[in-house]
Amino acid sequence: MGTHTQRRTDTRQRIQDVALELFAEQGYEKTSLREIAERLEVTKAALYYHFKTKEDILISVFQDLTGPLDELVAWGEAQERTLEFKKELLRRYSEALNQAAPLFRFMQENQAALRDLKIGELFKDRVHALLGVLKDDTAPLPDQVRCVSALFTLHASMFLLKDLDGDFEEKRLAALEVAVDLVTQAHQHA
Amino acid sequence: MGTHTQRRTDTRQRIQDVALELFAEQGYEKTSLREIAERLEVTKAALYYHFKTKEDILISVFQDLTGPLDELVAWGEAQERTLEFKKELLRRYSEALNQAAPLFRFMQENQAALRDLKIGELFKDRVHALLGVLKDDTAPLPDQVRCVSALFTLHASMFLLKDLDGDFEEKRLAALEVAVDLVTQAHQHA
Amino acid sequence: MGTHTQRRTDTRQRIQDVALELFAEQGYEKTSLREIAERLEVTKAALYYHFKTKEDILISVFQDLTGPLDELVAWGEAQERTLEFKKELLRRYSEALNQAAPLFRFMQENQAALRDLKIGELFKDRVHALLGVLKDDTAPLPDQVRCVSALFTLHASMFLLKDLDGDFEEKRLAALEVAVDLVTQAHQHA
Amino acid sequence: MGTHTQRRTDTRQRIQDVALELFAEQGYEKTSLREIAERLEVTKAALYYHFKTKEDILISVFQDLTGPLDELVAWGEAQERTLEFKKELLRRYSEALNQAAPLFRFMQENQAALRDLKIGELFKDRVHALLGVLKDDTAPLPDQVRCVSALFTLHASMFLLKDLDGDFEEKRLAALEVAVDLVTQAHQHA
DNA sequence: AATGAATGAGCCTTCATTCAT
DNA sequence: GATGAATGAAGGCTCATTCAT
Repeated sequence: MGTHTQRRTDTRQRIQDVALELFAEQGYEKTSLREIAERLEVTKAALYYHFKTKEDILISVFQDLTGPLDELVAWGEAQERTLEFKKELLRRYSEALNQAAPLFRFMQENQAALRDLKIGELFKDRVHALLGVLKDDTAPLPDQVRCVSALFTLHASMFLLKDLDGDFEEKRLAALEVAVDLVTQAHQHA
Repeated sequence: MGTHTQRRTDTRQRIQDVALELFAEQGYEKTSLREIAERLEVTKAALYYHFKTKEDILISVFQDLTGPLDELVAWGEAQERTLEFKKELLRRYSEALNQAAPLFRFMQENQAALRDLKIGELFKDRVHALLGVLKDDTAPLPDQVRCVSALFTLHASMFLLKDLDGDFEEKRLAALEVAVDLVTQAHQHA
Repeated sequence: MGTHTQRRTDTRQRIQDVALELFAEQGYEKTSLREIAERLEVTKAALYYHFKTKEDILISVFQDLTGPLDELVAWGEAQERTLEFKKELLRRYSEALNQAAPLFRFMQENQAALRDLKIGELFKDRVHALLGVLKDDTAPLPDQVRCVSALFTLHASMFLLKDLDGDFEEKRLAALEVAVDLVTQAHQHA
Repeated sequence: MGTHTQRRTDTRQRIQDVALELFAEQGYEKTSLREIAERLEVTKAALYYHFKTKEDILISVFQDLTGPLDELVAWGEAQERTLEFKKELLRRYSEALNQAAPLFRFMQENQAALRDLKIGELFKDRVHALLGVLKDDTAPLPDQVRCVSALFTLHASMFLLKDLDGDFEEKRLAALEVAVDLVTQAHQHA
């Protein structure tokens, strides 16, 4: 069983993995296709058999890892904006982030490089949709900021708290707690 | 007198200005010296009269704009960690950021690119020092996260709140309010 | 019977057709096997089942379409060089060209590319043989030029008179008339 | 004297010379910048100091060598279309071609490659302008063809008569004679 | 204080071709 | 009769940097 599917080599997947790893480590611009190819012990041309351009590699990774997030947004937009719901949204978002941590770390750290890589928009769009669900455009500015901050706190927990003591999961939960708190405050002022 | 000295710094300063502008706009890697030179209507070689390398331009900008921050850190480290002091620190930090907004926007968006540019460290060091002053290593994790969040909220206010209504200064103050709040909570739990 | 043989040549023939079309349209060098394969909705590798190299595709097209011309040359060389014969030769040549117009257009426009593609010689050889039949090596230079011109006028009529009014066949006949005229003059001076 | 102008090296000119030589010899597509650079014993990058793209090299050569032709067209368009004038035009055209023989040989042999190299148009435009001066749109088709033929005969004399005996200048004049003849016939029928 | 000329390394991409299946 | 996967070579181009002037 499965032998048939096996026929297709896993090169495509391996390219995506290595690419994400290197992109996250060194940035998109500074990672050359030569590097990716060498790491995989194939030629650069092989990459082009599987992907049309360098950007395409990134896009494919993005699309593969971004599914859960899309679902989350879709789900969120259909819900009533109760406090309990918002908390749940943050919980799920934190988990989704956790799933694709390297990708999000990459997105966060390469905003400049992504600015004109169509994909930049895709990312921004998602975050915006999420924000739209959390915050109330008519609320006082500080409360709106709280919502943005909540989201960023979750992002940051993926890669910015290395210097704090404690293991990764502990820190993720701490960040979630803070985010929930921020959103709660924003919600209650309303 | 003075005209002579004035002349001397003129081009150098213009290089820094244009470089920062372009770096912030397009990212460090994607901005070429050719581009900078063209914008200034001088040759690339002229840049090398004033700076030893591309990175040097960035460093010089950083150092020029970062002075107030260094003073802030120095001042902060000498203070007693009362709540009032921490609030003041945030206030001053927000102002310092405001002064050199494009630089900080750049720093935030080019973390990947900066990773192996000695300067990356410089930036991290400053933020760390500041964090060291604000937070208590022995506090519960969520409270430590609150302090990190506070700082990031201030950073974010420099470039991430474009989509919110309200003018820049309003938003800066809102962010400051949220940051103060976060730090206050962290402080009071202690 | 026959259906089997039919099938066999099918793809091969289609490759030749598409290849000629693209070669004529964009030139030999600028037409890639990928392009040909895509147009046919097969893989590049399939082309290699039918032909050994890219050049082989061109050669095969050439040989398929060039038969009538070879016969013409053979016939011509056996004839006595009367004026009437020469006129007939031009008439037949014009028709032969007409039959394989895209090929000749291609040959005309890709001389440079063909120079080191063994096939270039084949083409030149044919034209030369024809010229040998038409012109007299001992005639005054201008008359020899007339014969060359006659041939080129026929070639040109295949693709260069687009800008003139009139339909294709009309123009072909006009070119034939001019060619006949040129050869007649050359002949009569002798 | 002259020492100052001498400062500017002649590299730019040498690039143009070598490029034209190679383009004419092997065709545009098949000539790589590496080849040009090697022949000149400079690096590829040096070519890019002097020209923005490969096509730019070709364009610059074209523009340098094409001046006399432009003047000819301009002059021609201002003249009355007497037979004597047309003869004179052909004479001058033949000389202009002679001046830039390799370029025209190149143009003739690389039509396919030039088709999408903006420059192709430039060339066609010139020939068309010339044709517009020579031929009468209302004349019988064969006479129009004669004018086209006349021009092509001159072109051909630049590179296609190698196989005929006689030296280059002799052949050029023979071709001119034939061209004059063709145009004369066309003119007199009117 | 700045330029003109050039370099060496490297980049992304495309190509014709091969071969096991 | 054709495909999927891959290769080696090369192509055009850009970049940070150097240095004599």
